[in-house]
Amino acid sequence: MSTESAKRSFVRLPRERRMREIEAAAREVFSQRGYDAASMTDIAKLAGVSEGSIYKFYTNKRDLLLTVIRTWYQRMIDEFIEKLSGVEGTRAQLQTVIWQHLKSIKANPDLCRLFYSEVRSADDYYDSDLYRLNRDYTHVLMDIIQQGVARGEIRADISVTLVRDMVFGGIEHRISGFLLNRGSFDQQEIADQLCDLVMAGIATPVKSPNGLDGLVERLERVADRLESEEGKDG
Amino acid sequence: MSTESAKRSFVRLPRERRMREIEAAAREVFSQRGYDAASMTDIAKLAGVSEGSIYKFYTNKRDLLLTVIRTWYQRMIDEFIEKLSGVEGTRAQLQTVIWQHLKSIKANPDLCRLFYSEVRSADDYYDSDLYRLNRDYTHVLMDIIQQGVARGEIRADISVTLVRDMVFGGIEHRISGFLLNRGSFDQQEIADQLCDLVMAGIATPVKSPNGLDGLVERLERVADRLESEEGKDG
DNA sequence: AATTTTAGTGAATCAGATTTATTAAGTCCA
DNA sequence: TGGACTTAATAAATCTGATTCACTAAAATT
Repeated sequence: MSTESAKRSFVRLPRERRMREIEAAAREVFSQRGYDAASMTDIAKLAGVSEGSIYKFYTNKRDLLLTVIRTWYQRMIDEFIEKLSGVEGTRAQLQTVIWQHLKSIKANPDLCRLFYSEVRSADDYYDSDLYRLNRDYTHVLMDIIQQGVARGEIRADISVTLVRDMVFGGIEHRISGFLLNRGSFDQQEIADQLCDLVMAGIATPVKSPNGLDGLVERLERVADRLESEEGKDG
Repeated sequence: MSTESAKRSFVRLPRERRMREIEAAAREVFSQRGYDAASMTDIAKLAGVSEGSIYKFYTNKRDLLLTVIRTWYQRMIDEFIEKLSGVEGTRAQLQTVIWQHLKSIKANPDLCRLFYSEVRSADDYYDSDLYRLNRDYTHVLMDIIQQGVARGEIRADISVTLVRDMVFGGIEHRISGFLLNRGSFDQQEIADQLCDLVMAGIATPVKSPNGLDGLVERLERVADRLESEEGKDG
């Protein structure tokens, strides 16, 4: 009644800035509620913006989700590569990859769950940039195995992609309880066990345990002599 | 205009029968479209029933999905147990489990995807009967490993649950491409490779292949004698 | 200062799940 | 054999939440 038509006014921010604010709000709401339960109204409210505004920057709810996941994933990969530099030896590298992966999951279980349930299982995943990011990520592990093969530490007949699938798939299953809010997990223990199991499966078998090689050599020498002496005798 | 108030009539079926028809329609529509894209209208239409009717039997869309998955899963487990009976030896049993699991995936990729993306990642999964079914299912593998340990075929120091996670997680990752409609996969090859890799990782190290121990002992005795005779000679 | 561009709004629209009021088919006796 | 009752079945109404749209106003440009 007081102001017949009060001219509403608002703060106008540069595109990039506003986009980041909306993304941050979306990340928060998606993390707390999950994709379906999160409403655009919630996100708009938290971002301090009207619902319509979001559509000025993001084509739809899913686009917003993908943006959130993409940012997180990119940061994760950067840290991953950084932490891996300087680590030598197949076993230590494998251990680092697993440990680092577990750490990322522990740090952002909500985003992780979103990635697993909403992004990775969608039809359009294979054509998305997130798929490509994920390939880069897992390729790091495959390179490590391949180098191990080249150095003779790893059996040449194993399938590198199978190792990749068992490591990342194994981790995912192992921590699935944690992702569904069941307490925590022992990062170090899982990393150690998993690393041991995988290495036992893929490492080149030790040729001569307990100095078998030397033993064989010695015996062959002896046998040779024995045979030649027998020849003299008979 | 013709019939002022044409009395609509309909076929009335017994509860169980109608429920199965609706379930069958739901399975079809969910499989083809996925959960979100499937509409209750679609399902009702295919079941030859009005939308409201579905709610007489199922509390909501999700309940319907869970019913579909439950039926499929139960059948899968039954077949699984049946095929496993009579298989002896840890390696053969493991191979059978993996092979059978891959077969199930290949037979119903759509339901499989629904299970992965809509059921297993939901908050209420841990309290659902489907979780319990899944536990029964994976427990079969764990029992096999445990028996292997008891027979001395499997190292006693490995974590049985870790093996479970690596096998099922590994399989899931390996066939994820197939689930997203990328061609097919070689069931036999994957089963063999995975089985080899896991067995290499968990089998008890062979103490003496080909009776090597006895051989070594005998030859050492001989060598010792020979050397001591040399001592006499020289 | 006029013009153009683009951030921003909020009400309208639309889609799809769920509810509700109502109808009619089968069933069970008196 | 025809009410009384139960419950399958319906169709329309409701409700929720994403998306669209017509419009407003702050900057930027001329």
